[in-house]
Formats: sequence, structure tokens, C-alpha cells
Amino acid sequence: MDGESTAPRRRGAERTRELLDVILALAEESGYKGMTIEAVARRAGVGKHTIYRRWSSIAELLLDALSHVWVSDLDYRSDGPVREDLREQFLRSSRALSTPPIGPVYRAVIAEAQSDPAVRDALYNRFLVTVEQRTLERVQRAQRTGELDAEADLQFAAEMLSGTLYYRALLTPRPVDDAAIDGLLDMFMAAYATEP
Amino acid sequence: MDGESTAPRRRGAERTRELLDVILALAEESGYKGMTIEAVARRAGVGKHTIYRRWSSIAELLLDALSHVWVSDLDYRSDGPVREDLREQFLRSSRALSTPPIGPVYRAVIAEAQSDPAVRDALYNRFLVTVEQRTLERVQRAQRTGELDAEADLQFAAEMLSGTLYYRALLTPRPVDDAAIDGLLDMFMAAYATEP
DNA sequence: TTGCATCGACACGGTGCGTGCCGATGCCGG
DNA sequence: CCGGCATCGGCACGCACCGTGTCGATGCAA
Repeated sequence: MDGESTAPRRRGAERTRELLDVILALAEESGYKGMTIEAVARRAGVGKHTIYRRWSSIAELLLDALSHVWVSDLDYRSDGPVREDLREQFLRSSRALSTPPIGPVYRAVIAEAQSDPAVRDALYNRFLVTVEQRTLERVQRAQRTGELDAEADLQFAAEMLSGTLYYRALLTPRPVDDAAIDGLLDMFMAAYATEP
Repeated sequence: MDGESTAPRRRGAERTRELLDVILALAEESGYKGMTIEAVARRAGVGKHTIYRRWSSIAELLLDALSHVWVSDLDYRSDGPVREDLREQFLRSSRALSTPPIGPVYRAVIAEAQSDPAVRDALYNRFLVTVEQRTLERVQRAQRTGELDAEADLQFAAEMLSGTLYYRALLTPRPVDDAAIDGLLDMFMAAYATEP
């Protein structure tokens, strides 16, 4: 699962970092179709064994690479109104998601996930769940401050907020723009805000 | 785009239908990895040209096959409470989505869509948009009957409803169960229902 | 019956996969 | 300082699938 955390061997760690950089560059230049083990090996001037020694499949490599560029942007530090805070974070991460190389790598992981349940689990547990969780914590904080209805169960609301953004960004050709985020938050606030 | 609607030629149409059946069978048995042009040709006892004559790529074939099994289930005919109607339709289509061969074919299309913008557009225009549209029409009808707030702009609400279900069904390992649908509808109704 | 599109079949070069086997390189312990 | 050894790059293999080309045959339609 983690290519580099297992063993900081001789010159292994440097090579590992190099290979991650190479696949990010390939993602940016040639997209999913260009992201193959052989292409990485060629570009890095490396034998394929050197890659297979670190990752058991292209999917593992992609997941690892994604970890390096998608450091789970959603860190809700602001103490402003919950709506403004959500709006800012959603804008920020959807901007990141549509910026190479994150977008192409994310798409590649999703493609791999469709044919490999293990990748689907990894995608979920290492990325999607984190985003949902951070969002849930933020809106629960807003419940405690009285901004949102204290009785509401916000579990599904958090899933819906991040899920709709992922749906639009990754399954439709539409961009996640201000209007989409505002529309989403309109509904969320209409449902749970204490003050009209 | 449509393999069979263009020309009801000699024995072409029969063959076309045969080939669609074959790829659906492959989807059910071996999943995405087994759905290749060569596998279809082998199974059908057919030259590859016979396939390429009808579809320009495996993605076109998949989209066509999906059309035959996913006849856009969402036909809101009931005149009951909008919430019950939505609930029933969501349950029905998410059950269909998780039933072979629809699920595997849908996953295959999504995988292809990640590397080909044209497939992404086709997936969106031929399937996702339809579901959103039907849902939008149903909730707008509920606006006219007074069940939902007449002032609300339900465009994004419709996207959110179907988007969240697709997100859960296709990008996460979680099933779309009653709890998820009820949670989603709780929020939707809390936001827009006229009667508390 | 003739003409022709479609058919199954086979073969081709190209690419990527995953593995196996080299000889060399450079680090680490003794 | 040197021996031992894991890791290294390079190369080759068999396999699978792609997309195209070229056969001769088959069967519908004029």
C-alpha cells in the first residue's frame, strides 16, 4: 500500500520519490492513457522491476502519487459562518481537483477502481471518507454553536455535500463553479439552518 | 453512436442484437476486464470487422448495450406524496444499478469515460442528464401541487438527489440502501417541503 | 441469375503486462 | 579496507488485445 514508508533503504527512497514525480509528470502531459508502467520506466530510465518492487500494480502507484498531491485540502480552520467556511473549502478543493496533475491522477484511480474492488476500497478509505469526515466535523461544530439545527442527523448531509461535488467533477462534463456550490449550500442551509 | 438504428440491413440487425447480448453476458460473467472486442468476437463466433463495422470502439458498444438494459427506469407516474414517489423510484433504480449486467456495464462505461472526454459527454447526455431531468420534472410538479416551496430553484436539488446516489453506488463501496435514501430525502424535504 | 455487401477466418505489427535472467553498481558490516 | 549482497539498469520472453488488411464464401436483392 505505501511504497516508501516500508523501508528507507539505500538509494531506494530517492528513487521512489523520483518515480512518483515521473508519474505525476506523465499525468499532466498525456493523461490516463499515457500512465503505464512501461512509460514510467522509460521516462525514469529504470527497469520495470524497480517499479514492481515498490508497487504491485499501476493502481497502487497512482494511489500513492495521489497522496502526495492531494493532501486532503479540507482543513476547516476558519470560525466564520459555517456557510462561508464550507463555500470556501469547496471552491478550493474543486479548483485543486480540476488542476493538473491532480485531476488526471484522480480520474485514473477512478478508472482502475471500476475493475478492482480493492482499489475502490482504497479510494474510498484513503480519500473520499476523509473528505466526508472533515465536512461532517465542521457542520457538527456548527450545530454546537447553534448555527445549525441541533437535532439534525448530519451524516447523510455530509455525504451529500461532498458526493454531489465529486459527481459533478468526475462523472459529468460540467465544472464545479460558484453557482453549483451556492445552489448546493442553499439547499443545505434551507434544511438545517436555525436562522432563516 | 447507434449501431442498429442506422441501417436495418440484410442480416445485420440480428447480428447486432446478438453482439449486444454477448457483451451483456460477458459483463455478467467476467466484469470489465473480460469485456474486450476480441472476447466478444470469440464468444459470438464472429470476425472483429463485424464488430468494428457497427461500433468504432468498445466504449460505443458499451454505451449501446447500456441503452438496452437501462431504459431510464425513472418514470414517475404515481400521484402520491412526492417523497414516497421519489423514494420508490430511487430504490428501484439503485436496485437495478446493482444488478448484473447493468452494474458491470455502467462501471465499464465510467472507466472508459475517464480517459475519453467524448465518452464522458455521451455518458452524461444519454444517461445522467435524463435521470436528473426526470427528477426535476417530478419535483417541479410537486411545486405546482403545493407540496414543495413554489419559490425554490430545484435545478441543483435534482442534480444533488441523483448525484448523491450515483456517487454512493459507483464511487464508494457502500450500497444505496433504504437508510441512505431516507437520509437524503429527509434533507430534501426539510429544505423545500411546505408542510412541516 | 447476377452483383455486391456482408460475412468468418486468418495474419500482421504494435503496445503493454508481468516475469526471468543477466552483469554492474554502490552501500554496509566486519 | 574489503568482502558480501541487495538493489540497480538492461534485455528478452510469452501472452493478450488492439486496429487493420486481405482472403474466399455466403446469401440477399435487383
